[in-house]
Amino acid sequence: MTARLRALKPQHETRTRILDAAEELFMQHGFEGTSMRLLTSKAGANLAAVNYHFGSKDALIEAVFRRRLDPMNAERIAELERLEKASAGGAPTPERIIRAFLRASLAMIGDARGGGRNFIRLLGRAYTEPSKPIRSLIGQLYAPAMERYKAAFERALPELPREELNWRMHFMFGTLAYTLAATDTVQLIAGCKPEDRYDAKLLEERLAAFLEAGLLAPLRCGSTVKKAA
Amino acid sequence: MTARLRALKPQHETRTRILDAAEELFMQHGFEGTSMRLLTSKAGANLAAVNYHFGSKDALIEAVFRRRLDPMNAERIAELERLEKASAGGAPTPERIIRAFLRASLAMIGDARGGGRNFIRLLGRAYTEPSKPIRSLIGQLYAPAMERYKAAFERALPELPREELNWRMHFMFGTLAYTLAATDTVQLIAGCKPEDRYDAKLLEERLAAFLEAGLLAPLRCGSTVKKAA
DNA sequence: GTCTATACCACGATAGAC
DNA sequence: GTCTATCGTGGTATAGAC
Repeated sequence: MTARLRALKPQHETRTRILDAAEELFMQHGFEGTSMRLLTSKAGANLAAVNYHFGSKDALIEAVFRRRLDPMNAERIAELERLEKASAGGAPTPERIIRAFLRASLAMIGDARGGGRNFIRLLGRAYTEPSKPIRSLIGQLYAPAMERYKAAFERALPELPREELNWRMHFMFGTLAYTLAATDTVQLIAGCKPEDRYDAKLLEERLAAFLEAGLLAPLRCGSTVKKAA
Repeated sequence: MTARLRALKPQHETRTRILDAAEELFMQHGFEGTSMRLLTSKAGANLAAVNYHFGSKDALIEAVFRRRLDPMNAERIAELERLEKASAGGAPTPERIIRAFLRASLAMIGDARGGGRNFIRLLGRAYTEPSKPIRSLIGQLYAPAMERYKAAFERALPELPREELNWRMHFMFGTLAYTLAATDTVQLIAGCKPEDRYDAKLLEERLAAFLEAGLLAPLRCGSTVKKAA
């Protein structure tokens, strides 16, 4: 089989089976908590297959994130560009920018069968991973989309000091990450109905309202951040 | 030595040394990533000491959380009760309730030498832990304080539907947890100055402004949540 | 009671036969 | 690509020293 033909074939079957199994098990037991023996047996592959296909457990982890996160962020950027074209010259409103960013995550949360929901929760956990390589990988994969959204917010909120915007983006990102990743820690106490958690439309409304308000919160000096037209 | 005399002595030295070492190493390498061999050698104790004093690694993890979280939540409840007494009959404002809740976390963030800052970051990570026992432990330790604060918010915001309040408390909690736990993932991109991150007073202002705005965000139906007197 | 030495089995990684 | 053997290291249990 030539290299060209092989490239046209769907990714090697075992490779994808391993990725699928890894995604699920990493969510259930964490990275360190998932043994390669369990993983490969779930994927119907040999113990040594991971090492053959990915090189190491760490490289497998990276592949799991890249497979979903790269297209996800490309989508986010496309969504933002669509928005900017539509508002012809003027800057899109903060609310629209927020919603554009949320959309990709929420679409994934809705995809339970394809494993998207599982991945989103895995992703949310990755931001606070102890492993430095994993965190910087995530940061690196997010960087291009992040830059674009930061620039969009700067245009939409020219009067908000840059440093304040940095913090508020940090807060917004945290809210999103935690909301999607946290399963039951505080949820049980707060009494959220589990079935609501995956209603993407409702969640978008709730998150967008909260985040927009936080982003536009009055500054301590008394002045209020003005909404862009 | 009688049981009474022993109770008066400071906790066994090795026990505390193990707790201190565990707190630091769990933060640096995660729970699964921290080997008992490294941990005990850092604590200057024998490998078997953990098993003797705590019973297992999981039990050690629990002890690490209990040592800090129990007094922390007691402080939170005391702060809220002080606030409710001070407002004599009327409900405290949402802003004051938020600040009362934040205070304990921010005080710990300020305590770098005593290991408090380290613990807060460890705590923030625990909410998204894969291990179910750890998550439910955290939930359980938080529950009493959470109930009290939820009741306080309900009194302060009688017109906000209960379900909406649940979600907004969830969002608020997420923002706090993530802000304190995430070190550099998105931070590098967002460009926060590291030295600012531990200025407790500044952080309280920023967090309180963001969270209060989010909590009081207008509902989708158009009505705005009214601030309590 | 407090702590140590040591033995036990499971894990991740790898090399080499097939 | 797969399989097996093997190595160093992990958490845990226990017997016995102090």
